[in-house]
Amino acid sequence: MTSPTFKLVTWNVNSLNVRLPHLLDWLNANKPDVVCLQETKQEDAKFPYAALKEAGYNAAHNGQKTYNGVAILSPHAIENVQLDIPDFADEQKRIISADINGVRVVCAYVVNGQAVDSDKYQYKLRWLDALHRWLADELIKHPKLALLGDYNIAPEDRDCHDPATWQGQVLVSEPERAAFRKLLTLGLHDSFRLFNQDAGQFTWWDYRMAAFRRNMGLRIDHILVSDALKEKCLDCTIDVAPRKLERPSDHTPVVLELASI
DNA sequence: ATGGCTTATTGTATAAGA
Repeated sequence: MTSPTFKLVTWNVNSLNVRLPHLLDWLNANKPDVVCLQETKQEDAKFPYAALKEAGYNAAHNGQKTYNGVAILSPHAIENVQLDIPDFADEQKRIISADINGVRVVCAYVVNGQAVDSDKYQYKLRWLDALHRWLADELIKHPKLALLGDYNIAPEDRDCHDPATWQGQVLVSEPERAAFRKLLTLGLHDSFRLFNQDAGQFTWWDYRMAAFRRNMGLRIDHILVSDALKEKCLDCTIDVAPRKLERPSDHTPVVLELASI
């Protein structure tokens, strides 16, 4: 008999409308306690609350038409839901937070940035700065905090299949990596790297060029945990199984297992 | 060859993703 654990997941589903069957199958097979979704790409009115409830999951969603959209799912009570980053004017729906079993769960879809010479890249850096400033306060209020999401940053060269080709490009550029490291200085920890030091461990693969089959990917989806949660971490793994299905998301789930909290 | 594939859009080509 194993002791009960608390399982948190992040998954960019790249359209929840298309990926709902994969999500429901995955929930049934894995029974996670918290799931953070990114790129739901739908308005709240179209969010599949009923199908998720039937599968045993409560949900809170911060969505919009066509782009972005984030959600938190749990079989437990989802309390004190907050949308967006307070005091940061942003039309794009990229943040939702809630308390679940005493853990402050922050679900984030970080700006992609498109290209380092673009306005979208400047927006990405501003957005990451706003996230950092807000989380500094949140960590004081909520010592047990986890920041799960699609960061759109590969933190180190070992998180990139071809660092030479990617050098200086969006998703790996030094200012983005500096913004990631600045989050860590708040007392957050990259839970995957608590357990695995290997290169070639990826969470996203381009749909083109048979990139998944050739493992040409990036590790850009992360679960950061506060000091108080770090000591509870039992394992963090990337589940590549959903990426092998027909019509998959280009991202695959990252799973953090905590000792019972 | 700066492409390839996938998703959404009051579509039939374009924008965006990463």
